[in-house]
Amino acid sequence: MAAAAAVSISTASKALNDTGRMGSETRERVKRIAAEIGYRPNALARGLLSKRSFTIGLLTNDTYGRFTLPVMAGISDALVDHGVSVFLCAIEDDPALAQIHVDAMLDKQVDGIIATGKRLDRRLPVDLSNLHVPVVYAFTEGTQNSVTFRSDDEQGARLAVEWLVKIGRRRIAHITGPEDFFSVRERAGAYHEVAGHREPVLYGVWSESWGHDAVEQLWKRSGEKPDALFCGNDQIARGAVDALRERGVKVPHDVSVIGFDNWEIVAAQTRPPLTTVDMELKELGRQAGLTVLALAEGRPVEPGVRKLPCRLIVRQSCGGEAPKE
Amino acid sequence: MAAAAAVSISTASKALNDTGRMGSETRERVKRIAAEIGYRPNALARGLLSKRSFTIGLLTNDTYGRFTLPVMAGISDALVDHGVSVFLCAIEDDPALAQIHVDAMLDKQVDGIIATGKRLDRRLPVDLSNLHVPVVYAFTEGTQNSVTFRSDDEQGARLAVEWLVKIGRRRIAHITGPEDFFSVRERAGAYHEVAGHREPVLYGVWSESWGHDAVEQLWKRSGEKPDALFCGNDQIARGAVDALRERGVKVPHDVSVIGFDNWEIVAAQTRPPLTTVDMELKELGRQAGLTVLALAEGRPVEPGVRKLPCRLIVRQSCGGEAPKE
DNA sequence: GTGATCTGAGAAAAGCTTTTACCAATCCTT
DNA sequence: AAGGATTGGTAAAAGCTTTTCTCAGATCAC
Repeated sequence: MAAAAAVSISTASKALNDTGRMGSETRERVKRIAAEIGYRPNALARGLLSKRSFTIGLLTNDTYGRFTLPVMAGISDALVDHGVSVFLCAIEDDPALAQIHVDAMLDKQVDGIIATGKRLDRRLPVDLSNLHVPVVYAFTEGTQNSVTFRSDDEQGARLAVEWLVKIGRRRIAHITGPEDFFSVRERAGAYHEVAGHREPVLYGVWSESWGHDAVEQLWKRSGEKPDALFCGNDQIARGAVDALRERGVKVPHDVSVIGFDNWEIVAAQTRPPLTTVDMELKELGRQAGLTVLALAEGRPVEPGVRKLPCRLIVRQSCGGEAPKE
Repeated sequence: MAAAAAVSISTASKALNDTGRMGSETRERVKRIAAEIGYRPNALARGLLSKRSFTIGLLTNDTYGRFTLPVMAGISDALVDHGVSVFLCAIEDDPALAQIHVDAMLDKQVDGIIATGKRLDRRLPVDLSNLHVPVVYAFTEGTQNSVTFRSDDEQGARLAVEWLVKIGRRRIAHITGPEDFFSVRERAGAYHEVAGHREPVLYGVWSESWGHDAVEQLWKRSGEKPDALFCGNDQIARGAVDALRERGVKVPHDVSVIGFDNWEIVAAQTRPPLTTVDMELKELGRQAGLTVLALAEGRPVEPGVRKLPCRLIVRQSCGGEAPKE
């Protein structure tokens, strides 16, 4: 303890926290000695008294980390300056495991919990609605009167389709995931709104092979072929690009392809690299982190769903403009 | 506090911890009431006394989470039963950020730290060698006298090449990453040992396009073509498979291709799905977690580097046998 | 010079749990 | 039936900070 090295005990605390009254030379001396011996206060003892642990929990059921990692990065980025550390708890859609993790976090007096997932329209398999710590939902369905952050998929889809229209495409098809996904319906809705109903929406699964198959279907039909594909995610887009290449259709010359997610490992490695919609998950995480912190500090936060805008990442799969990155 | 609801205060503690002596009916009653009111002891107070926070830190510089996530899953899996929670700290090769995270974790009295990275032969940009908490290294270079867990890349490579030999391939080429990676040299060494020196090793980068280019190079040469490709990772393998398809070379009929990493998103989505080497990172994380726990509890652990065996995941890109999964 | 005001610093309490020490009241032994 | 052992339970200390209270000495006013 710094007190031993220097002079007293409660004086040390006051000196280091710039609180209480004391001679400035005493304060300086204590600070100097504390720095010399590398004294750092025990956060457990501090937390015991202040009721603040400077710790939050991130609960996720996204095994692959596709969505969780960017969100986590944003949270950490926003909170590290405030001295907050983050418990990461991966629950595999297992209610019992989830409960264990939640209990462990509560025991450790987390200041708040952020729940995140891989789907906007599904809940985590654990009830967080009556905890005595604040809970913020990010990229997963929240409860009544909670704060929820999500991407604005409708706006993102509109961004994509408007871009295709802007670069002169007219026969835009939409190949996407399972229709029971809320975000699929939202994106499809925006697609219809902007592109009209000249081309069908092909619902399937979130895989490359579906993208591949969907292109086969489209090109086997008689009549004019699409001159653009708006795909529900980057994997589908990649499968579609591959199928087009195999058919000798040039991307982006003959057909523009646009994806969704900006999953670098898929989007950037596709040939040509995919123009795609980024859901700005890191920013989403940042805002979720700041919000849970605000709630933990008792600052008022209006409940409700906050939609964060998506951003179009222009690469080479659409043509029409030089890539920005 | 449960004491208020029941009878005393220290009695409650002893009742709940099955310690001390007391009437069995008193013990039961306290337990029952504690359960009824949902009492859970404050881990901060407990930790303050016991010097155990039941908390560890995971430090990583792997932004994509390709390696960190499986390791994290293994750690969490192994430690959740012991009531241990994990702080995840993503440091972006930024020494200052790393130090902030380490300090924050030490302040919070973590019982230990696991350092992990994306490369076996690189250190994290922060010195963890003289901390007063145990440190275990997993999939990153450790310090003298530390405990380090890593994959046995040599064994993994041998597994792959031996498999190719077993299914009758003889002209096996090796397309891999940058030669300055230790694991690249190890894998190439094992490749030479098993396959001899009949085909060249092509060093490049860790991307699909390099796999694609390497196949171009190989097939443009005069003379016999390889009948098998052992690739340094799944992305290279995927690029290679794509290039072969474009050339009309049948995989696996004409050429067997084998990858490394078992990165599901790449390996399983390739057509045909890739046979590949899995580094068992989850098991690696599990062992690292148990080891740091042992050290935290003062149990002796022999320092040194532990190589964990890799496992061959058989899919369709090699032929020769029905896939196991 | 004396009472009032300040100032600097230490003492003590609180926060929650576990552990050790302790004290009554039983129980046993002979 | 009395002394010792056992039992059931409480009181208190410790772990580390922060905060509030207190107090001795110095300063100031008149």
